[in-house]
Amino acid sequence: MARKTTKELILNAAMEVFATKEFHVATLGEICDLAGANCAAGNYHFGSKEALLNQAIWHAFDIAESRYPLGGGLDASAAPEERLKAFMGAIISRSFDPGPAGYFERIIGHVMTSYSRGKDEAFSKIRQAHEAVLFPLLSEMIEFRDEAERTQAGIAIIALCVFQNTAPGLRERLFPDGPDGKPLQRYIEDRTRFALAGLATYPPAKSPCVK
Amino acid sequence: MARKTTKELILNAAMEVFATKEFHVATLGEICDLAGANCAAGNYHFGSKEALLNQAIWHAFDIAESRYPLGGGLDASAAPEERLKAFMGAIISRSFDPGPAGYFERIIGHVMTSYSRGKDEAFSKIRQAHEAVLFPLLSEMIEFRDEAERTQAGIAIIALCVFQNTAPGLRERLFPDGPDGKPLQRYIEDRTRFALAGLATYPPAKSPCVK
DNA sequence: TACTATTTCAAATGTTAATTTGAATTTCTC
DNA sequence: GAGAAATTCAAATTAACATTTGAAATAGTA
Repeated sequence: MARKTTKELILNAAMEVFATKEFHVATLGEICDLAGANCAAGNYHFGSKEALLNQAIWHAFDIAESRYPLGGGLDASAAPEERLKAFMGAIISRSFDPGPAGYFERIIGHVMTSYSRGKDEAFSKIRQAHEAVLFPLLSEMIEFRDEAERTQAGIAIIALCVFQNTAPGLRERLFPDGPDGKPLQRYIEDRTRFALAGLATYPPAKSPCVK
Repeated sequence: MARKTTKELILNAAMEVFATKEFHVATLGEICDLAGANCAAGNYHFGSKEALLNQAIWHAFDIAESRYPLGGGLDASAAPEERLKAFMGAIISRSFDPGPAGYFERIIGHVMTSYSRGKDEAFSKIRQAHEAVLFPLLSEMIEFRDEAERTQAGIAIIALCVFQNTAPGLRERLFPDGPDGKPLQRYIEDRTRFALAGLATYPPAKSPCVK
C-alpha cells in the first residue's frame, strides 16, 4: 500500500489525541508532532483545529461502525432480545477497544461535556445512529406510553453501556485482568441481562408474537 | 444576615460558571464579573483558577449533600430497596435541580471528562461517598461473586441516574413540561424499578431476611 | 527541461487569559 | 483616631497557542 499522506497522518494523530484529551487541552502542536508533521500543516490541510476535530469525529465514527456495527449484522427479523445484545455488545466493545475502533466513543465522551460549537450537530447525528437501531427493537418489545418514555428507556440502555468511559480508573476495577476476550463477553452478557430485566418492567408490546 | 464577602461571592459565581462550562472554557474574568469583583480577586482569595475549581467542587458537594442526602435520611435498618430508591432519588433530583443543589452533579460531569490535575482525587472522594451508601445495601440484596462484580452493579445504578447530564437537549426530551414535581417523581420511580429488576438478575444474598 | 501548483516549514502575528504587581482603599485593632 | 493588616483595583506581565505568512522545496505536467 502507498505511504500515508501527511493529511492522513494528521487525521490519525488527531483521533488519537482527541480520544485522550478534551478539545482545549489537546493542542495542534501536539497532534502534528505525533503525526511527524509541521504544526502549520494542520491548518493547511484542515482549515482549523475545530474543523480537524470534526473530521476526526466522523472518521472515528466510520472506523467504529465498520469494526463493531451497531446492528451487529443481524436483520430486522432476528429476535429483539438478540438485537439488543448485539447493540450493547457493539457499544461496550467499542468503549473498551484501546485501538482506533475505540477512538469514537472516547472522543465523544469528551465532546459531550465540553467542546461546544458543533456539539449539537454531532450529538444529533450520533443519536440518530443509535436510535435507528435501538428504537425499532424496543418498540417490538414494549408498549410505550409516549415518546419520552421510549427515549428514557433508550437512554437507560446506552447509559449501561458507556458510563464507565468517563470515570478514571474504572476500567481497571471492572477488569483487573484486562478488558479482553472472556471477561468482556461476560460483561456484555451481564449488562444485557440487566437491561432486559429492566425493560421487562415496562408493559409488553400488544402483539409481541406477530410476524 | 451579614452581607456576603467577596470571597463567598466569587465561590458562588465559580460554582455557577463551572457547572455550565468546562474548566478551560470558563474564565476567571467571567467568574469575577459575575461575582461583581475585580478579576485579580479570584487569585487573591483562592491562589489560582485550579484551586478555585477545587473549592467550588467541595462546596457544591456539601450543598448537594445537605439538600439531597444520598442516604435519604433512612437508617441501615430500612429495607435495601427503600434505600436504593432514596439513593437514586437523591442523585436524580440533584441532576435536575437547576439551582445550587444541582451544581455539583453538573460540575462533576465536566470534571470527569476534562479537567485533569486533581481529577483522580476528586473522583476518589466522590466514589467513596457513593459507595458508602450504595455498597452496603447492594450486599444486603445480592451475593456478589467478587469485588469487580459489585463495582459493576454499582456503576450500573449510577449510570442510570446521571447519564442524561452529559447529553445536550436530553432534559427537554425527557421532560417536555419541565423536570419538576410529579414528572420527576415518576422518572425516579421508573429508574428505580428498572434498577431493581436488573439487580434481581444477580444471585440473592445468602441470608436475605436475617436481622 | 521549464512552468505551475501543491505542500512543507520556520518564523512571525495576534489573541486570549492566567497571574503578578504595586499603589490605593478599606477594615481591623489598640 | 493612628497605625497595621487585609483587601481591592487597574494596569502590567507572562505564557500558551491557534493561525498566518512567505519563502523554500517538492511534485505534477507539458
